[in-house]
Amino acid sequence: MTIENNIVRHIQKAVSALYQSEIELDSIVIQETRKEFEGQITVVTFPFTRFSKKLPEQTGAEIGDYLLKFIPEINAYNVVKGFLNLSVSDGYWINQLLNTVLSPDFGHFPKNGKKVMVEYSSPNTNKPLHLGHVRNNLLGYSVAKILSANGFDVVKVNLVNDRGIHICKSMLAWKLFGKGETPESSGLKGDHLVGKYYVIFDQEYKKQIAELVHKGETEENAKKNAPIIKQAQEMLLKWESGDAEVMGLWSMMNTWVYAGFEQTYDQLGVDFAKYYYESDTYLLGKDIIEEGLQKGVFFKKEDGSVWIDLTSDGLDQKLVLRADGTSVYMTQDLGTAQLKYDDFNVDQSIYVVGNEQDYHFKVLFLILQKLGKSWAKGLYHLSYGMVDLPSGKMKSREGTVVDADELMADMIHTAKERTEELGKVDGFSEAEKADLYKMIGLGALKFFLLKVEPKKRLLFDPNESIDFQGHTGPFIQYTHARIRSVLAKAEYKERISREYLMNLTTVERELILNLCKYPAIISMAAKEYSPAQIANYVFELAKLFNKFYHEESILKAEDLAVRNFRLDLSSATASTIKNGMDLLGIGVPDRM
RNA sequence: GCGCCCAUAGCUCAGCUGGAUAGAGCAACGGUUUUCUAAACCGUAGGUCUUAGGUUCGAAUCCUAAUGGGCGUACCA
Repeated sequence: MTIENNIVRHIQKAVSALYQSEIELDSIVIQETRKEFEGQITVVTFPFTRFSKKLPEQTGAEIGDYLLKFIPEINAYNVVKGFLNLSVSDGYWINQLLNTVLSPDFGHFPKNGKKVMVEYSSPNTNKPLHLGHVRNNLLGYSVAKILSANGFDVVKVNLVNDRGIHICKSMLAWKLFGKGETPESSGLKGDHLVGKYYVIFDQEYKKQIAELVHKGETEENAKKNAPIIKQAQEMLLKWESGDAEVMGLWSMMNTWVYAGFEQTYDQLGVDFAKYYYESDTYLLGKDIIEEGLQKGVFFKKEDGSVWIDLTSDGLDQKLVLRADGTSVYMTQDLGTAQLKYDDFNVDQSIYVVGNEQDYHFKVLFLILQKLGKSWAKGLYHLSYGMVDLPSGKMKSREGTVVDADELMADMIHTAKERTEELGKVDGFSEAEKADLYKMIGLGALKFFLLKVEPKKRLLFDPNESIDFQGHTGPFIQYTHARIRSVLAKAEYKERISREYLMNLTTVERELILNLCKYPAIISMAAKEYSPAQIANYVFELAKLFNKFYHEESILKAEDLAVRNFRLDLSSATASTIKNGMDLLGIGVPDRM
């Protein structure tokens, strides 16, 4: 039992003994003591005054006396207005460090027997990945790691949107203007090559619209009747009918794209247990439509289209099947949800998808509930904000995107320059240098994206490079390297100090307190699906260590016992940083 | 029009289920290295938490409205 739980229980008893009143455990508020006051744990005593019928100060003192008497670890208290500040003995904190924080399974929760699926990335195959996808990928990967650390069995899946009009646009433009260009012939990465023709299509399309408008067509008609869009639509129909030539072109270009994506995923460090392809799933869901009609959840209009009426839930009427019997997005998502459940039998399923689709998922989940799917309550849309440029939203068609591959390469290059300037790679082999630059460059990028709450939108200014100092990945990586360097000098292997009585300095105590918070942070991060919780925690921890490092000497501590203790404290900090960063998908070096 | 989300220092962001004088980083200014890595540390300055009501012993946090910004509201995905 943690000291906090112990305190809460004793407060309950204290209120009962002192004021003959019963109080709920939940209503007892405990928090960290603010730096300017003495103590580590603070009890808010305002709520107890209605039982004590006394002033907050007096109530606090009475409860303080009670706790002092019954909890041996508490050795002092002070009262400031309605706040009871408790001082816990240094012996307790030292014991926590040695027996809890330094234990091998610290921060790892036992298996909870639950299975969760995380669907993320989910790219379209008509263009390369950009910064928005990077945020998605990092979020999905990190959330999967966090859930796993919390004891879940995690299945990562990628639902690839490999069909549809947008892919046909790239295909058509390549066919018309590509002159047989291939990744091999041009040296272009496959996804970039296909993306190039997506842009070309759009340029040509706009040109044709302009011509038609010039000839007197309305804008709306021009958009509908431009020859190139008609051709793309025809191509889509041919694809759907299985036309051999179109299918051949489609699979060739998709193969290029997949090779490109693999490279990007690999560089980013993300992976998947299974890929789903929309070309396999887009016809699914029709049986669910039938099921819904029979259950009376859906209704059919005169023209044959199928709808659900969600007005009683404060939403609209929503189409689930077209009049011609073909699928819409919702149809296939209903089918795919069922497929994913049938495949893996998961307890929870998380969709990492941008907030522009909030409404879609609200409706999707509601429909599945109305259909009585037992697993519907385990569905969750991890909605995240768009990545904006100073100029506004990124648009692939208009080329105003921050390309994922380029950005990663830039970051690694900057890391190289920085590191060389600082002269920190003496004695590194070329391979070690390359690894280090990648670790730092991507560490900066990943931390930059993950430190922000997923829900919030994120501003990226390509003209201002991502920082390597301050609230950044490299700051934390540096702290880790610093610790490892000290430990290496001491030839530290494993826990070396014993339990003994000593007085902690303020920073030491703060550091231990911070380390003790780690498991709670991990579980909160899982509950909120928020890597940002971990990012900000690890930053605090690193900052605190640097303060400690600056104020106290580790290797040259006056007393051997103190030296050993500080080595243990440093080691515990290093592992916690490493583990926390690992949950973000960020590596930490031993030297930098 | 209707619905959802966001608004905290010049900039980028924290702030747990309501709790003490709202915190970091960057940028600015000043200081710290013969001592374990200065990608660091310390200090100064910077705030009517968008606004107005309400609930409460207590509100950046909860409720209502307004303002500003984003997104959605397709027989697109």
